[in-house]
Amino acid sequence: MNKAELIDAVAGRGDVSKREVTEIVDAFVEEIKKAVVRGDKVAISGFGIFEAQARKARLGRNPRTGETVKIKATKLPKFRPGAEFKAVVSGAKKISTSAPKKAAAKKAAPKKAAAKKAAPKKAAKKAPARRK
Amino acid sequence: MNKAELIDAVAGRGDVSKREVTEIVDAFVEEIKKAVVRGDKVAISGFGIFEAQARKARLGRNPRTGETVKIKATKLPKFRPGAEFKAVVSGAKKISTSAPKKAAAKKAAPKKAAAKKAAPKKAAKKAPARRK
DNA sequence: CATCAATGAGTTCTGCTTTGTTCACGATTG
DNA sequence: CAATCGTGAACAAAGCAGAACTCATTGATG
Repeated sequence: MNKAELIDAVAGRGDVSKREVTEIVDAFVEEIKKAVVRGDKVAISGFGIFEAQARKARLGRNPRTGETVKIKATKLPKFRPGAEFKAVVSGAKKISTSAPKKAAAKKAAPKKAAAKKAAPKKAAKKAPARRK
Repeated sequence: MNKAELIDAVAGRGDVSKREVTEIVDAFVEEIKKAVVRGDKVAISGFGIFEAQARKARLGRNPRTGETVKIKATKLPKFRPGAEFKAVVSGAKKISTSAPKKAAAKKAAPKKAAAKKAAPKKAAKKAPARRK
């Protein structure tokens, strides 16, 4: 899935134009990048945290010549996935879905969300014990 | 920077309501999560790639008792920052900006950013030490 | 603003993974 | 189509993950 497909999917969830989604997504990405460049963490709950991570200088080598080369200290972007994201990827939790209906179901969604909210918590607490 | 602040920043870039930005951002995040759960990679140029990463079972331990415990094989979300994102964070390249809108927002943003920047950093650094 | 939920931090420790170098070539994206 | 990105090679040091569980802090929502 690339950016264009992602934007298709996002636009398909609601009555929004692909152009507008593109602009907002681009702005979103830019703001994350700016914040991380500034040294800020960007925490998006249910998703994860973007932050800068320092890396020390060390020695590497040129794979072609075997020559030892110094790799300078630097800073890199890092993403730490949040618990929710981890849980759905690992299968410990099901991801909330129904993209097409979401717009229509929106009024009903809050109630469901509240119901699910209570349920997963219990499941989450019990699941670790069961895993043993 | 948290989600609300991010959404503020994104909405501040254009004439878009915070509500709409929230919806699109949430959809964006959900679509990424869904794709990763499906086993797809999500590549956003200029930003990076989200994908699932498998982890083998291994032995860990309970830090309290020292008891050896088996950690099951699992799958995790991973983000690989793209070259552009790496370059701006490392300082090898300056981040691109949109001057007109940014200039307008800049007067309001810097004060908040500066204040928060100073506070979170200090708190982050000092807090661990104090706890000890 | 108040409340509740989510997340972070802390503890030990070891095996495994990631990283980065250069550079040519193929793949992908806009 | 042009520009950018990903891949691969060898190799070693840096860095990470994660167990169980409690408490503190932060964030989201109504």
